[in-house]
Amino acid sequence: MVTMKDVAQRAGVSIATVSFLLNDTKPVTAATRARIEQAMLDLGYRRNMVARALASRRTHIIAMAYPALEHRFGMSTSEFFTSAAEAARKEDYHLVLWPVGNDGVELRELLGQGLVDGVVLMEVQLVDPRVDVLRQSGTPFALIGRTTDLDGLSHVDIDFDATVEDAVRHLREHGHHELVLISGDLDDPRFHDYGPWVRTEEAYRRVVASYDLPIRIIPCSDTTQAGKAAAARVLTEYPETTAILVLNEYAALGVVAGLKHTGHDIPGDISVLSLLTVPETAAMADPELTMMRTPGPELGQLGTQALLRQLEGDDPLPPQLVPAKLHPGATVAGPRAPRSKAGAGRRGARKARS
Amino acid sequence: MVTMKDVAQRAGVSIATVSFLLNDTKPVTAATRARIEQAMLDLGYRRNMVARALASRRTHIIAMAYPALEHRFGMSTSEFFTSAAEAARKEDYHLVLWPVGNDGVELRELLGQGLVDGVVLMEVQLVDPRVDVLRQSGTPFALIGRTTDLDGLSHVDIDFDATVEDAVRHLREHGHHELVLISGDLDDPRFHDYGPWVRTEEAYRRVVASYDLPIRIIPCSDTTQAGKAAAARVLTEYPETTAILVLNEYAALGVVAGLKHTGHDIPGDISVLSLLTVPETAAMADPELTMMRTPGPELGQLGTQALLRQLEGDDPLPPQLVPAKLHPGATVAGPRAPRSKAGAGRRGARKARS
DNA sequence: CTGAAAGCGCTTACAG
DNA sequence: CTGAAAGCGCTTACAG
Repeated sequence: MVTMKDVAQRAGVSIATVSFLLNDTKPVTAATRARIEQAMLDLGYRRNMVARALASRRTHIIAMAYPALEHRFGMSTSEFFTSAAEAARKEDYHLVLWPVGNDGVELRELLGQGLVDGVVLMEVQLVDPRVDVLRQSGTPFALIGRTTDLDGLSHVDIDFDATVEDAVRHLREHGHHELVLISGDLDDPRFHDYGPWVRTEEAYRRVVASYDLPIRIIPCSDTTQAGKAAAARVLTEYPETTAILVLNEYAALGVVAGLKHTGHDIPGDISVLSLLTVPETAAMADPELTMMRTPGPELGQLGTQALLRQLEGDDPLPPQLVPAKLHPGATVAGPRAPRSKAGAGRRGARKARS
Repeated sequence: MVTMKDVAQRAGVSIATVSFLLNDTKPVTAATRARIEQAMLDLGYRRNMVARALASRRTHIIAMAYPALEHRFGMSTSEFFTSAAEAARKEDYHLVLWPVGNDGVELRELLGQGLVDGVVLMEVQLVDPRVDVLRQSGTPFALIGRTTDLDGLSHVDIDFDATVEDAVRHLREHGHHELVLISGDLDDPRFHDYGPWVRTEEAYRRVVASYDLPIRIIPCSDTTQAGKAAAARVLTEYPETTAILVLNEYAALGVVAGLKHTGHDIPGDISVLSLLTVPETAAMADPELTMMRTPGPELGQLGTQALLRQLEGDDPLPPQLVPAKLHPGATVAGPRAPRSKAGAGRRGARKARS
């Protein structure tokens, strides 16, 4: 292995000077620089990360911590991982993957090893013991997602309000005012207190109320089969519906399939707009789903950047809320027979949850 | 930070003894052990990985290298990542993610940093410059996938032969002998020389020939839309078909949708068997796909284990070929009107590729 | 602008 | 079974 000592020797300088040049921490004359650079080239020198880490107390490694047990991962998990890894590489950091339990025990264990400069925490819960562990440890960290209690924590998340607003506006612009949300099933223990579902449903209530439309929500779990069943419920409970928003992408596929199966034309009879969806899933529907595209890559990248800003002592990145953006597909069109807004309003929020 | 020195001091021993105990590299008397363990507990000592790495020349970090640019990732990418990360953690290793170009330049760069003890290489190409880089570097590595030239390289891969054999046998047992394979599109530059596609198609030719059945193959790219189109081709070119095997899972969804769209009952009129598929995708079809489940988790885990065996000096893991296992869904049944094998044979391989 | 030297927190011959 | 000491390959005050 070629060491800094070898380079220094060949260039006729001290290893300190080589280090200063490499880190750009002290000025070096052009002549010295040239000699050192030539020596590095000749010898094929590569700076040893481990030694650097030990001496500088900065490893240039960050961790992506994610829930080990829960397997609710949608298709965008690999987007998080890869976009975070690429963002890290760009700043000359490495990303390690840490599967950790939600109780924070493993996380504390891993932090103790002193391997990482900071942590990006995925799938943050509304109340999250891992956040407390991170706080106590003094390790810099950034969240993808949000706890309820968020004072000054560096975080990025989906902008659920803007996403739902844009989605509803899109349907309104097409002339719809008989809307239903096929939401998540918050009674499912796996998703109890699941931030994205809670926040999306809250946003929907707010937005729809602001339009003076009735709040109609059908809970539904995250499967295609459940989506089919939910579509059937919409048809019987709210037959006047002209447009359906679907929270979960797998459910959305089921909604489309179910409606088609019962002889409904999409978007001729009913429009479907899938919230929090990735293109791969949207392309599986027929017709292709109109969707709000989950900003997975952006979140992975921004979460990493937020952490790296802290580590590099740059201006901190303010909390970023990224809306899912509308990607037009072929499941939204104008309603066949528009109804008056007044007529819709009267039907009220009967059967809506809570 | 609590160091080994602190522990040694409190226990009244030298740091060497603490180290021997921790690494179990030399015997320590029960009394000494007890004192040291108590001291570690009292102080909350955690061994520093970085210092250990520098002194021992073993970082206990391995890398998962994957193609940075190509975005052919199916849903099982995160399965690779997470299963590999978990397998690594179990042996007290960390997994870093390395997005690297196919030319091996970035990989060489990263290896030079001396951060990792070994590399698991994903999405191995039939001819792969990254493998040469790894060979030259002297870093231990394991492949997920296979190069053409494989002398003694540690690798794991899907057992395409067994997978296709099982798939065809399953259809035969249901009484089918009018089969078509909707294969990959090897003319697509993204998939040119893509091992899984090449090997699956080869296996299919072999297996079907062994049954004395005609070789009927329709190329198709990896989208639902392409699957629909391919299904239409099957119907016009091989109207006698009673069962279709589909290489790509997204295409399989399109095949099902396309057949249903043209009024065919699945599996009543035609059976569909999806090769190399994950449950999430299978569940999106209606009826749910009968599939050969991609052994993503097994591959990630075995690839990591193969590498760790090398690193730990254990008996090397022999090359592992893991078949995709049959997961019955609802898209395979017996043919409505079985034809004689003789009748099928005569129609031959007209229009089949190459 | 450059260098000598201490030190990061461990492991590992070597000696006893 | 235990210890004193060198060394892993860097960074970083401190001095000049």
